[in-house]
Amino acid sequence: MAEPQARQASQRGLSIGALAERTGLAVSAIRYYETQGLVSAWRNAGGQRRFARADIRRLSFVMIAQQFGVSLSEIRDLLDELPGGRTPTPQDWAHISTRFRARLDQRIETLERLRDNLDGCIGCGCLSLPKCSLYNPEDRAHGQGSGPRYLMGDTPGL
Amino acid sequence: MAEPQARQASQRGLSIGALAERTGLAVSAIRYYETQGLVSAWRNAGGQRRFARADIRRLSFVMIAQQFGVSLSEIRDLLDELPGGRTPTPQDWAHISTRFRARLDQRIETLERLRDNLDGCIGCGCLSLPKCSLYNPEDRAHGQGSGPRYLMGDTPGL
DNA sequence: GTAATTTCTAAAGCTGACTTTAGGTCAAGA
DNA sequence: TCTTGACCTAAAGTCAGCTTTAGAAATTAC
Repeated sequence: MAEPQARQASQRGLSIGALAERTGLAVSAIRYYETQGLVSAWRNAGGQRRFARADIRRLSFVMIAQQFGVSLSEIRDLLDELPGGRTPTPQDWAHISTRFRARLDQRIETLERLRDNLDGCIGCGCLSLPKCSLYNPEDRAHGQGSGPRYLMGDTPGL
Repeated sequence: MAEPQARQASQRGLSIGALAERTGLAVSAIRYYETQGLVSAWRNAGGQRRFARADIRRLSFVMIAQQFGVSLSEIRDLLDELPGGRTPTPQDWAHISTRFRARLDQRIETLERLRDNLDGCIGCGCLSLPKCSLYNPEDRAHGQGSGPRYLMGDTPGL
């Protein structure tokens, strides 16, 4: 595999390998994303997947959002706002990016608030983390059940 | 289970159930944390676990760090700085919290930088995410192999 | 035309962080 | 004392996000 020299890109669509090269994703990851509804492809005569050029950008968006800790299902929800049937315009991407930025601002704000509370705990000398404003397990102990624990980034509503 | 009224806490140590109540963690989670070396217990005559009161604070720290997306093994590394053999003092906790704050600052900084780059992409109108400074997959495509993908928070060195 | 790649599908495997299950044992209160 | 609830261990299950494997068909390169 020495320099595959521009595999049939334009009209016929991109093969999964070409898309993988362009995005830096693994082929297996792209197939997985297809099962998760993040991207879609048509098939050529031989049954192989062919992708639109616009999917490079689409998958790049997926990768960026992942860096921010957004789960694939949330990313799918974001992408669902893109128009179906036609290639997304710059305006379409601007719209989705703006919504995305809003979530991002929220997350940063949350982290800063937590950090400041942690500072308070160190500063005031109480260090009674379980009792202070940062974290009060007594409040949470009742009626919590044993549901799933959310890591930062999977927290619903964040 | 109507108000167990202060289960033998002081000298004899806390049962796993009592610790679970105080922290809001599930009993199974505490047992799991023990296998991961995040907390330890001695056994009573009947073979049941008994925990020190200080473990409430210890586990609270674990929960806080998790909210920041720190993995359990990283948390264990942090906790390993606490003195063995004696109950941690407020100073001990202050030390560890300060180290922790530094990581937190880094993460917030990283997120802000990414956000600002995203702003640039929206602002300049190019929206060519794959090409802009935010994310350049062409650079990443070569020699990447198919190693593990890091989610925000698991990134080594962050 | 033939050999070397790529791609295909389905299923199984992997990591992290736990929970659930199964089959007992221990302890506390009426 | 006896019963109910708490606790024990080991192993298997769960979810997200993928990768790996296996065996076969399509495509590309020479």
